[in-house]
Amino acid sequence: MSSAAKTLDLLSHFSDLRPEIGLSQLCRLAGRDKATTYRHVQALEEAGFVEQNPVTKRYRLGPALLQLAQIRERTVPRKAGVEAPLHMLAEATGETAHVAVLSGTTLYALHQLESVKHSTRVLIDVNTFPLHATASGLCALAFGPNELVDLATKTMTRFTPETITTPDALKGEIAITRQRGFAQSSGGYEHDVHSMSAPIFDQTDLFAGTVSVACVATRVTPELTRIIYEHLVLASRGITHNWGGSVPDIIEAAWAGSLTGTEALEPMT
Amino acid sequence: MSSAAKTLDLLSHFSDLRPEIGLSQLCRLAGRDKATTYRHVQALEEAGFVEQNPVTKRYRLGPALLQLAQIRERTVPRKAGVEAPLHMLAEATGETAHVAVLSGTTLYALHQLESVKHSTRVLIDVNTFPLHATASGLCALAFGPNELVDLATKTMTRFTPETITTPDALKGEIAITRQRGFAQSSGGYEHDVHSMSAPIFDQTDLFAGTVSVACVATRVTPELTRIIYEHLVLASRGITHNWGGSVPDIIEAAWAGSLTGTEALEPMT
DNA sequence: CTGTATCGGTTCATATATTGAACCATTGGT
DNA sequence: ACCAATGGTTCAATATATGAACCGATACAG
Repeated sequence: MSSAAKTLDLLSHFSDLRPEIGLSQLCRLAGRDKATTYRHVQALEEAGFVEQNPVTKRYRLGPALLQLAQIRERTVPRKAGVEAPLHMLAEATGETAHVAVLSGTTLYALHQLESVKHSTRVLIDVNTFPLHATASGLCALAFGPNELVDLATKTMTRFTPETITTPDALKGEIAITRQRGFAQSSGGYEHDVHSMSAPIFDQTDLFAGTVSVACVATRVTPELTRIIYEHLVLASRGITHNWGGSVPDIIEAAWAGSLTGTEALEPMT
Repeated sequence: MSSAAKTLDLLSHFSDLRPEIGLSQLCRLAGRDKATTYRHVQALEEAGFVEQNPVTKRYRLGPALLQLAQIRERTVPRKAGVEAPLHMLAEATGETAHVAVLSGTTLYALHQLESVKHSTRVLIDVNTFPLHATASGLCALAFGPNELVDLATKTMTRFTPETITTPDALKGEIAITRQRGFAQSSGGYEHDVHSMSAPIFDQTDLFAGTVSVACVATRVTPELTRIIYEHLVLASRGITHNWGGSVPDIIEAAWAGSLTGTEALEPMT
């Protein structure tokens, strides 16, 4: 692992739940020496990626990130055009909806929205989604570049007793996902969470990301599943359109097969 | 310069004008070896800070930045509460308005807005503002932490014939700025640009950033200067309020002294 | 269809920059 | 007055970064 990679890795320990981190705590989180961590965090501070709270001496993310994010969003608009469909999805299902984007071989969380309908809901608190253990990941494996499958079968970490950990089981699940047009994962990453996911496409008409609903598992019924499927279709079509792409016919056909007898069949006009 | 710093430095070459950069071009921009640059860019890609455009093979900023920027903004809200006052400022003055934030000893560009009133306008295309050569920088020196002055007097790069390059001249300018409540710089960084700047304060009631107007120099008149001053006061009060701070009495007094006989004197009620 | 000049990416011996145990100075709690 | 944290620093040992040279692919001109 290069020194640069270690330095960048420090940033991944910041989150909404832990927005400020002291030097010692950061050492523990990163599992590295204090002197090393200090130099790394200094490099980050120098570049404006973190700044030190003058009163607590703890570190927090810095202003340089805002500029870079702005450039990124202007270069590849992704957040724009996600909000509205996601809002509708969360409202219609009463569950947590989220979108992930594929970059290289990694699936990054882009945006999430929690419905206020129930007092219990799923909180998404990850930066990247494991390919073999989440609905989003399965979706990427089923509809994304083929190389992902080879990669995923190599590192199948077990998160829960339900996690798929054999390549054969994974390939079976991918086949089902392709046929159904939706990915589904029940407690494979976190217990009591049932997720369903549909692919999103961009201006190259290639797989670009996923839109998903993460349910509290005890609430899942055939009826809710049907509602989620229908609205996943709408959200995927909407976001795909906003990203300048179009949903491949083969996907629309798969959705149609999974949703016979509902209005969600008709393509958007 | 640490390897990590060199790696992070690569990111600074991306901008709205140059959102995608190939490996060779990045080498030239960074002035470093190709193998080195390649490894650095790989570390960045690994962390999701850049991604490779699959068709052009060129690199662009990655999705991880969006998450981090979101966390930063939730931790320290800065962009929120800048837009509205900046819009009013740009409209009222007909010139380019921008806000910078101080992090450590560096002044970072946060947001800018160009008025559409004139066909010529100033474009802000920097990430960080030099302390000795811009109105924003002078403002930071006059109203920010004292250590900045020592630092600024050590590295007074000449950008134009008008750039202040002697410590004594700088200290004089700082004194005038403190007394006036506004910083002013005419062509010190870019020729034909005349800038005026007022300080912003945050919840600690310490200097947190600047709000500025960058004018096309040929348009500057005493009348326009007065208008800009008045609206800088309003913008500074507004943003300071949105950042949870309050404008120190000493600053309000300085403004009052510079603007006798106008309505901008009255504090916001 | 051959010669040339790019491009992105890779190799390996060299040597330079990174590392971490031990150390300080401060702070806050008991 | 003590102890256990904290953030920050030092320096010898060595792991890690470096860049000249190289490769294969692509694009273009003659």
